[in-house]
Amino acid sequence: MGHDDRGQTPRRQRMAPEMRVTRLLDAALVEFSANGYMAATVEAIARRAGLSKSGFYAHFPSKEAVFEALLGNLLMPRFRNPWQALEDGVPVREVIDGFIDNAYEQLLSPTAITLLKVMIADNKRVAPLSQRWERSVLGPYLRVQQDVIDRCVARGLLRRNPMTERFTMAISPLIYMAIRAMVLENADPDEVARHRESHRQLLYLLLEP
Amino acid sequence: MGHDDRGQTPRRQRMAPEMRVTRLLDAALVEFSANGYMAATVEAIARRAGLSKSGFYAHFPSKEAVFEALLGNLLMPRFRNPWQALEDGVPVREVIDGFIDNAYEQLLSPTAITLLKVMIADNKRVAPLSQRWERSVLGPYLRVQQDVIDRCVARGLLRRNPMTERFTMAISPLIYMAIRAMVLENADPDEVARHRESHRQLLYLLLEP
Amino acid sequence: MGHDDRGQTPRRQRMAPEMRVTRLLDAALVEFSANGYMAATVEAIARRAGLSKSGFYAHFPSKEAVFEALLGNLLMPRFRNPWQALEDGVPVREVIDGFIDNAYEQLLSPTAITLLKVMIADNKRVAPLSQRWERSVLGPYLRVQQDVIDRCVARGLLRRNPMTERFTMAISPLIYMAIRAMVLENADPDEVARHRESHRQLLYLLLEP
Amino acid sequence: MGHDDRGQTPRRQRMAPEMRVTRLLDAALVEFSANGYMAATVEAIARRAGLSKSGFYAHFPSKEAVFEALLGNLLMPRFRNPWQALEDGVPVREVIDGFIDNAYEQLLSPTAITLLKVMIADNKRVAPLSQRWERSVLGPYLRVQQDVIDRCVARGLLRRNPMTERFTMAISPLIYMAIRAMVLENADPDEVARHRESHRQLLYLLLEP
DNA sequence: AATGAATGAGAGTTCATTCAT
DNA sequence: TATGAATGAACTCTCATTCAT
Repeated sequence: MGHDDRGQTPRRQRMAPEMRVTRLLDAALVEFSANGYMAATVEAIARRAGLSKSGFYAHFPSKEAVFEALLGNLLMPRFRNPWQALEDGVPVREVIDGFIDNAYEQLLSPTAITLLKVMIADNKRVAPLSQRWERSVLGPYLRVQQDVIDRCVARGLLRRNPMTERFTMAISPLIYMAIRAMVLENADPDEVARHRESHRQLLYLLLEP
Repeated sequence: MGHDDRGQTPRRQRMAPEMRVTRLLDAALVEFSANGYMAATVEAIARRAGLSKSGFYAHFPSKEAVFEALLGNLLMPRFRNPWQALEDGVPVREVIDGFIDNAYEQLLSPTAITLLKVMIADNKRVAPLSQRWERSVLGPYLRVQQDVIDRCVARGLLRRNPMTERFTMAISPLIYMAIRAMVLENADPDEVARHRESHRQLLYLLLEP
Repeated sequence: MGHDDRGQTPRRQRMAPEMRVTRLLDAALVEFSANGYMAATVEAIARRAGLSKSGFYAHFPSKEAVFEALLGNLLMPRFRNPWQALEDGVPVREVIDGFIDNAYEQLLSPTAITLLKVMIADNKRVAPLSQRWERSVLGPYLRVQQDVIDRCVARGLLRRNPMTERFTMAISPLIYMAIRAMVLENADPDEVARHRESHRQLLYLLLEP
Repeated sequence: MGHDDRGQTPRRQRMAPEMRVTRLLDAALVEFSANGYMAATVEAIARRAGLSKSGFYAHFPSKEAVFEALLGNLLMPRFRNPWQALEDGVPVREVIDGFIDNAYEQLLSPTAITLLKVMIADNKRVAPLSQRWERSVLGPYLRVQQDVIDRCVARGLLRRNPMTERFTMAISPLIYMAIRAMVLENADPDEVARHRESHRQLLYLLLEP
């Protein structure tokens, strides 16, 4: 009967599959991070990606599946290891500055905060993934970093003290801020900046030989 | 036929209301912390407290209500401020030891971990409560602590450095461990112990005048 | 341990059983009429009668049971048949006046309205009872009344016309008001009074020989 | 094993939305009228409309919503005002006949009976709607009707008497029957027919000049 | 006779998922 | 590929009813 097209309904939008998947993953990140896995609905994710609920199922077989895809993506980032530069003769202060700036930017980014939040909130579900991630990504990374630090200490490029002995200590003030951000949501940027400066100063104090 | 009756279901266990409420709160803590508010079911909470689903509603008017009761309870803890002892002449090492021991025990306790988890996972829901908590409990506590530290520094009882200047830095390694515990669930106790020792040493190094 | 008696809880009120039953029936009438059988709760009925929910069950075996007891009570009223007086020589106007006054008072009373409401609303449940009631109370009553009227017509005490031929017509304006009251709840009393006068005049007109 | 498959459950009957909504409204009318709002279940309504419980929610957001939609529909009928014809010279008897036939057919129709029942049974819920309906539909209609009657009386087309003075009296015998139908459910059609004839005769008697 | 704690059977509603188009 | 209608399972919450005291 030729119903006419003065469409108030947004016409079926065709789109390249990868594009769609990307949009769905983005949408999923937003929805999951808002209130965790359970509270996020397929409908909301789909709508946010400009799709109908059933459109979602054309790209992912289940809610669980987006979740895993999402985490798989997020947990695969390249960490940089700025301390290596020390061995190339870059002065300590400079390396510390680079480290602080990069780390705060990375870890306090919405994406990272969200990721952490999801890993904590939906622990049970994430557990296997995060175990794997810890074993194959974070753990090795930290070990490599510790090795570099140890070598630098041996060479007299860094001071020997409890912090260089167990270098994860060096990041912990940042973690503290991340938690604050997660729990309090609207962190005061000035507070963050001051904290960061203190952190930097502390590293100067403890690392410079 | 003839399965034995050694009552596996002791039907209708009556109980004093306070007792039940306590058990319900305990159960709720467990269930909420496992996967957050959404994933916890009233049925599960009730069963864990030895009650039927509807029995639950004899003690709390809604799921939301237990949640709030629970958080209200948990967020009302007495913090100790061990640094005050410094002004009474207790030696720094001793105070640090007390601080480290107490703090690790408190913050890595299942209850605290669970609380933090819930605050992160159910942020949206907890937000008002945790704002209030931050403003009226944690914030003041931290300020008082900083004041004490400042006085000690002024009197030469502690060293002046970025850590004493911004004393939250001093706890951050612990927070780091807490997060690890939340994300990785089954933390290696040895790892924790070693971390704690390094933390202690770091405080010795940075605080002793 | 002798918990003290500064009782804020209303102490267990003992009461003569019939008294209790009466109060429960009254309470039930109120609750049922508010929103029908389904919406009335045993708790509400009991509370209104100054009893706990379980106290209710000491007097009635079930919700259904109060309902039936209630209807049984209400459906057993003595109707008066004022027309009989005509045969004793009381003048028509006087009888009409008595009829109108009595009927309006009775049928527009809260109890009667409520009863009708319940009979309509909970039809399915009431059906058997109201069938019985119709067969053994209302029907015979109306037949007797019609007989009296017929005799009066034969004797020239009343006019012969469609209304005396089928005397239920004579009450129908009242029924109309009852319905209005049920549907509109807050009927304007003046409106009722005017309607009643018209009704009276109509009877004068149609009945006086 | 081997139960035959002559599909007694034609799973997943798809249907045009309007069609479904219509069927749902019909089903809702039946269910609500059987025992009122409270006793009607969404499941029953849905099943009667050939749908699963959750299918219902694809078309109405809540039980309340069907109820309102239903009433909105039912309360919007076109009343005819047959008396107007008198002014055009149609003879009184003819108009009365038309009125009686039409009114009995309309008001004693299952739909109307049901509607009235619901309005009485679920008074609380319907109140706002029926107030509005009374104010904007029924009230004006009755006023217009009374005006027409008054004009006819003035012109000598109808007699002046308590019935023409307050014309709602003229419908009340019908209301009486409606109530009977509601309370007694299975009315005897002969009884209705006889009542209707008496009603007609009464109008002849009282209206013809 | 009376209570409050406890229960089971639903009710309304939501949601991940499937199917027909 | 995309949709909207449809479904079943689960969830929160209510309520008539029972039981221990």
